[in-house]
Amino acid sequence: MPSDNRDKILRAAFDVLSRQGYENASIKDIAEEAGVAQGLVHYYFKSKQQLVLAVLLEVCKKMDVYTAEGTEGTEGALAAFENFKALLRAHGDAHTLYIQLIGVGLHDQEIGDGIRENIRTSRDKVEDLARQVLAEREADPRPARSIAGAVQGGVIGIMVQKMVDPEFDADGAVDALAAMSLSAERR
Amino acid sequence: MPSDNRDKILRAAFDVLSRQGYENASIKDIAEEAGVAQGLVHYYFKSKQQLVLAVLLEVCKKMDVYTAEGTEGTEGALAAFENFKALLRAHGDAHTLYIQLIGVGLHDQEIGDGIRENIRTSRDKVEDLARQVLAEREADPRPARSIAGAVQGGVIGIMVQKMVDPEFDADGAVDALAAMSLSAERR
Amino acid sequence: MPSDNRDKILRAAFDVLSRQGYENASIKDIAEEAGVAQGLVHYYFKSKQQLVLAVLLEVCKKMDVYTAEGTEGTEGALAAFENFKALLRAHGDAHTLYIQLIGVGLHDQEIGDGIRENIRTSRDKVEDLARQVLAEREADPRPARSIAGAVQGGVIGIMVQKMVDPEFDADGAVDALAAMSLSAERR
Amino acid sequence: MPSDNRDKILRAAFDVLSRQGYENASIKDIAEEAGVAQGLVHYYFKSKQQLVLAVLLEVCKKMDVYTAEGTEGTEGALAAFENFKALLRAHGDAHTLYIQLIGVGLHDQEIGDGIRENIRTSRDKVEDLARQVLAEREADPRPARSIAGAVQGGVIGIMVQKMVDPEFDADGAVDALAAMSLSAERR
DNA sequence: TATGAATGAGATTTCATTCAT
DNA sequence: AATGAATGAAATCTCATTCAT
Repeated sequence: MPSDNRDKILRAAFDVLSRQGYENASIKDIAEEAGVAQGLVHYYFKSKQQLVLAVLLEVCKKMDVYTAEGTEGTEGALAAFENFKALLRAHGDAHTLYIQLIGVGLHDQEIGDGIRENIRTSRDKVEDLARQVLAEREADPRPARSIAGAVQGGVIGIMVQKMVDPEFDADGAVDALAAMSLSAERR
Repeated sequence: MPSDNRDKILRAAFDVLSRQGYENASIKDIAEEAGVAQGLVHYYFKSKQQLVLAVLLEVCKKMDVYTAEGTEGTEGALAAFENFKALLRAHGDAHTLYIQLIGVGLHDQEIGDGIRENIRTSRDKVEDLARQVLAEREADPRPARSIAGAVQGGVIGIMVQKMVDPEFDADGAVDALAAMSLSAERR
Repeated sequence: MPSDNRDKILRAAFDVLSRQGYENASIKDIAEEAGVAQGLVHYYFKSKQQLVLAVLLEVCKKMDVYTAEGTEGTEGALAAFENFKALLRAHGDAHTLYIQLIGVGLHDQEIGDGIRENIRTSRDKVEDLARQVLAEREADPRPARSIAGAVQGGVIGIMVQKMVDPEFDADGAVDALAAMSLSAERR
Repeated sequence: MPSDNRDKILRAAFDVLSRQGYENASIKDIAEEAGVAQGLVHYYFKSKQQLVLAVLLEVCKKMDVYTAEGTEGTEGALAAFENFKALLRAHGDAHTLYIQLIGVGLHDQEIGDGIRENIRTSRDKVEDLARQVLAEREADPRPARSIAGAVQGGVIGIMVQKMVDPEFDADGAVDALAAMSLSAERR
């Protein structure tokens, strides 16, 4: 294995960052969690920023919802909403970190770039689905883009509410979002 | 005049926090921006946390959308969506800070409490509107709560997308959210 | 009453100093305990040092053991030892502070002067008693000074042990000191 | 060589603490005295308290009097008293610091623990000697504990007087303490 | 690759003291 | 006499980063 320790550091960084939060997570903490010397972290990652960036990529991978392959249109959309509900139950730590990094990215160019690209990519996938649904219904395809903005917003916002407030009924909100987004397109 | 400087500090804290971001904003920066001695900041605010908390309260005030008095039901909902679009154009700095503080609040009890309460209060107002709309249409009022979760999610998520990505068409997304939320209730 | 507040401050200073310790006691704490404005402390006492000095004088007054008037010689000595036992039971707070100030006085000229004078005065009184006891017994009066040094040492050291270690049997130690000091002089 | 600098810091801390006093000795001063960066002090010692604690242990080692091996009973006691006189002449700086730390320990749990343990250990050794002396003389061994309290008190108190007052005749006081403690046991 | 000692800058916080009122 | 706002220096501690080995 060429970089056993690199992975250990990456995993440890994810754990420490999501557990302690971005501004309370030090390189020292991460190195300790990984069981390696502090210096090694900077050997694999030029700076803390680069490390966080690498973690962000991992997090984004864990959060892809729209890859229910083999499904399309309304069916695909419903599958995606189901995926999202499952995700919310499973990857609380990843979401916690993701939301933090959104905040950090607002003042950190590189992290901001990463977040922006991830959100755009997701939104594009939503737009595709919307377009398929509209096509199914032979409706005007032009609102697809705006609808994608609203639905992607709902997804992000539901995630936020769930992380901020453990009592929030995320499943109900996702179902409502599904219902309203699929009914809206029926014109 | 009582607490002239207290206000100056509060305003400076808002400016510096939204401009530089939570973890790059030092008490020193804030004191300089306010034009007072560093010690004075701690004279008025026991800790950085307390100062940020006070700023958060101000930010939350600036962000209330649902007080279009005199309007109710569908009309009220539409007014609220219009308010939100106006808000997005006007208070970018407040939103930037708000989103950051959501992230911070995930690992800071007190800030987390503030954010949570704000989100809950907003969502309750959305729920009221939803209930009014459903009543207008003589529809089942039970989904109001879930709808509120989805719509409030949309609001937050659209704000996030707008802050993360200046090119994002927030107005379009809000309109789509309005359309789908108001159509969804027509059963 | 010409200086009601001055006394309040003095008492508050004693309370805060003995409760929190010299280096954790701030002027602010003292002013709050006294219920006056911070500035007033410096109106009555030029500096923190001067305030502590004034407190030290009060403490020293509370700690005088050798004024069992009307008694002399062996009888007076025994009375003084009894007084000391009573003192140890009653004025724990004063002793706590006194011991701290001994330490502080090692690097603070003025407080050091105060402590030194207090210890010398006490030792002189012990020496007088020792001289009386030796005279009673028609013994050589020359060791009186050295005996005073040893007995005064015992007194201080027993106080220290008692304050440091609540389980220390101070009464037993005082009795032993009394016995050995009074037997030593019988030659 | 391992922890070369750790020792330098420890020595520097002792020097600065005993020279300037606990509350005037800053980490910065200590680092400068040691010729290392300020951060290194916290690298080796988690906090100022921990550093002082480590210094205290060193000081306590320097102050052990009762290890005149090979001697016992009256002879051992006399040897210990002689040791103490020598110590008073040699290690003024250690005693200065020790007395300060007694004061500090009254409001600092950990330092207090260190001081308390040291005093108890010393007193136990005195008690052993006292018991030996009483056994030699076939006297009642029960007062040994109280005698130890008084003698240990004398030792501490003489040290205090010596540090507070350079003119104090410590040798005379020790001799008197020796005389009275050894005569007291003859019943 | 890997270690961990070392650095130096900077952050928060505390505090005695001063001063205008 | 009394207030409490204001100052500025200093203290402790944290941390990303570097570097010799």
